[in-house]
Amino acid sequence: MKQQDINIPLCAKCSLESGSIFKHLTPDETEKLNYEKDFRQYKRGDILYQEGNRISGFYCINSGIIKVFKTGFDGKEQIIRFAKQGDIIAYRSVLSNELACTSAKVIEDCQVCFIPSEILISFIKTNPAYALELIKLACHELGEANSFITDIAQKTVRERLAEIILFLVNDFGLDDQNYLNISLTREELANIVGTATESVIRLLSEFKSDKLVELTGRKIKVLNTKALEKISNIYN
Amino acid sequence: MKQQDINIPLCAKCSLESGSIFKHLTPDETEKLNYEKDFRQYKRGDILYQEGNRISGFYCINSGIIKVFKTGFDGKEQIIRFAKQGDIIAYRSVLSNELACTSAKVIEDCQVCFIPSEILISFIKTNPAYALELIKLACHELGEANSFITDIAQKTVRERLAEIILFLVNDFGLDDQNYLNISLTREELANIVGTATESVIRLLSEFKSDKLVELTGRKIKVLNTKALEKISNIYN
DNA sequence: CGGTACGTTGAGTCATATCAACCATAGTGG
DNA sequence: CCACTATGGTTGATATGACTCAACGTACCG
Repeated sequence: MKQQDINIPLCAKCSLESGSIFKHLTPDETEKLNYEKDFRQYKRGDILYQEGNRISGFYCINSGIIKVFKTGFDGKEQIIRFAKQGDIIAYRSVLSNELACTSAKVIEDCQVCFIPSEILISFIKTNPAYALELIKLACHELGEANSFITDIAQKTVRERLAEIILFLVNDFGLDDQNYLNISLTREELANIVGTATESVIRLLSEFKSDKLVELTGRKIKVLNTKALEKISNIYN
Repeated sequence: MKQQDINIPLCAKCSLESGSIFKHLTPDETEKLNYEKDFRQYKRGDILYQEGNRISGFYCINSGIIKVFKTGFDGKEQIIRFAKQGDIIAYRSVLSNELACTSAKVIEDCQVCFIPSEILISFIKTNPAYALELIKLACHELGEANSFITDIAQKTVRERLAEIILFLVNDFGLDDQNYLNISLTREELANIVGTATESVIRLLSEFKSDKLVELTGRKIKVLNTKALEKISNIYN
């Protein structure tokens, strides 16, 4: 058994807690997963994998937050998504059998399990329910990507910033004082919205003047969700 | 037999010709597909399906060109992709079991086969190789979407227009006189690039002055691919 | 013949990027 | 302990890419 360390999460437990994509695995498969996986810990700033590399497996996030981003031709990051507990990353490259089209960097210290590609592929071949689950995941993400494309192409920076704040509220939630449960640098915010750092700063302080948010360093306190919704034009 | 009309394409033949995603189906499955499919013809401007609707199957394109787009909150279209011979559309909604996140409209008269969702799902359950093929397709498209997001977020309209022209060359090819094998209105071009129609017109005529293209109505003759590549900053 | 859709051009405006200076903070090394 | 440096945040001034609005031309169609 590889499972001496009490800190290493059990796949069975893990996949029950978060309604994960592993929920359709058989007990045997879950056991195999648990045996083959490689538990790893990373600190803020660490890089899990980098764009352009061939990837030998994917990562299942147990705790912490990771940003997944592409690097534009002038070196500017475009954040594609965040991954947190229960999410998997790098599966796209593994499944399409392509080089990584993104890089992944730790935003909040995290614990992840690395799972070799072969396992994933073998489960797909033996467990149709699981295959379907993966397909659903990819197709769902594809739908989100399409929305994002439309937003970036058509909305103003102001609208997008408001929208992104709401997305973050939705994904990471607010604490008991309405502070966003994720803290990002202004530059990172800019790299989600697709704008310049200075623009984010200016717009955030506008939002602050308008009593939509409060700002304490990197912490964002959300005061008026309705108004943000209105600004962001979410009709979808 | 449903296969009286000589014009209706046989799935077996069709899937051999274009290296389609059906290539991993067994002869039995192909036969079933052929039996269950519904052959349809559409003319320019026809709508195959619309955003927000529940979809009962997907479409396999036999001939013609279809644009797949999202409608922004102010009614402006954002073209997500084009589908031509061998491509399938609407599979995303079917597989993720979500409402359609896009609409599909005919650009060039087309012949398509409509295939009920159940068939697709049943093949996934019985044919792992086919499931894997579908996953690959979705994941590949996801990678393209990620690139597109980064482009729209970071590149100028000029760069994107040049890039889109090259994409179209790549997808649809040039005829013997170097004319692009797809003709789009200026508005449609704008709706791919994510800009205003007038901007496309101005930039196109700039490209024309710079001897990169020639314009004859909607037909675009590509004169200098290298220069377009340089403008578009394709390092990926 | 008028109507509708598309294409083109010009002029003015505005949102956003860019450039530059400056401050705050924290970590580092002598 | 302090100077040093790096990183991130903020603000102002300025430039400009791109959008909008408006007018007009063109072509096709019933």
